[in-house]
Amino acid sequence: MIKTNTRKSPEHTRQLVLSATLQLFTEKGYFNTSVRDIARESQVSIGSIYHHFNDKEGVASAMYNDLLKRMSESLEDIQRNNDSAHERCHAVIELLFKVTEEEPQLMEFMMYSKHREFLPDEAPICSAQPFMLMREMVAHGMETGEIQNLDLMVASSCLYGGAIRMITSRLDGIIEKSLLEYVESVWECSWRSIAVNQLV
Amino acid sequence: MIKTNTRKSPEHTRQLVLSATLQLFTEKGYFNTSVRDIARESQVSIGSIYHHFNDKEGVASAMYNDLLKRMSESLEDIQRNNDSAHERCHAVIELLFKVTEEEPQLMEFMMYSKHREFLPDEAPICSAQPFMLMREMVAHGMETGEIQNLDLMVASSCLYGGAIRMITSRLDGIIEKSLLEYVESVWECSWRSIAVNQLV
DNA sequence: TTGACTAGAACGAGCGTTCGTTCTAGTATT
DNA sequence: AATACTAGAACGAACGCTCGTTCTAGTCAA
Repeated sequence: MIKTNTRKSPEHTRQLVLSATLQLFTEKGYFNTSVRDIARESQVSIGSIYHHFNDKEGVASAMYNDLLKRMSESLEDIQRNNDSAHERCHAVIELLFKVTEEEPQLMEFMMYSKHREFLPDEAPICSAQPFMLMREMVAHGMETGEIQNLDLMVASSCLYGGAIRMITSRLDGIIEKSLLEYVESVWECSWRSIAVNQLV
Repeated sequence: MIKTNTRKSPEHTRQLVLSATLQLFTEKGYFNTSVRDIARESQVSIGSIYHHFNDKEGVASAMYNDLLKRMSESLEDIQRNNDSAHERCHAVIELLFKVTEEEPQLMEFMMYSKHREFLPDEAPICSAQPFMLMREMVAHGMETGEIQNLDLMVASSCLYGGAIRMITSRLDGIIEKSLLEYVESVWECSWRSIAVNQLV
């Protein structure tokens, strides 16, 4: 045996694998990444990977759920710390932009990866919890009278759609400056699109 | 030899292959579709496929460019037949919704398929011609004073973002009714988000 | 007859996965 | 303190299979 991963903890190994996997999947995609690639990049042996996750799909699935969970936690924080829909939704867009800048790979995976091609049993991303929380905030805004009484899908698509489009453009390299510089102007447009008319 | 594809024309064969491919790619994705699958579905032999397209990527590439071209032509029609940015952009959203309803597979492929995973040399979709035409319409609206003087990316993201989000939701099965029923309400929100203030 | 086209068997590379084994850290026994 | 034992983490060669692609033989229209 040439070298041995001096054992730390199962959790440590899992994290090694997951972070290498995120890196590789966002770089080359699921199908262009082999388990061997993951083993090489994470310095964890193939056998170990199969020991911790059952198969390649298990790795993808674990990673995906990790990311969704982290995202949901952030959104719940926002919900706790803000009362009005106006503040909450603004904070959401700021969060999404910040994550895009700080962890573009994470964002790319969540946005782009059409995970259903390799995780066919997962729900589509927009019925996943983070997006449901985002819609919930919009619904709350309708109740408090901040937001026009529209179809919920229409309202949340219009409110978040602009920001999401900015994110994908940024990830595709079409936008060169940091998204954080655009928060306020995107927010003004997005909010105006569905807010009840105030004095203009 | 058991049977022979009664020979029609090279163009006919190409179309058989491309339409089967669109079907398969949107159904199962590029990587879950083998050349054998395409041959079976299109009733064109493997040899023929390789004769007409050089390789699997060639099939994908031909199809992708076909779709972009058709989309561009529709957008140019819109540009020709409408003068104001207001009319043009409204027509664009209506077009996108209509295509989504009539040819969801086409839309799904263009929207979702992260084509860069298998067409790494193509530009990202949002710098492809259709999206450039869409941005051009927005720029035109700024010149005529219909649209606020915003950063071009911000303005077009906000104008089209809501509609695009509706499309992906529809494709994911989150929206059950035809998008055509939402055209006007989405349009009102989208346009309000970036139009210069008129009397409210 | 020629050359574009069709056909599908054959090929080899690379894949996900398995499995027999080794290694390590911790526990129980003395 | 020394030893024996155990659970499970780590290892990677090997397997079987599927894939994209090639190749040779055959077909048909001009």
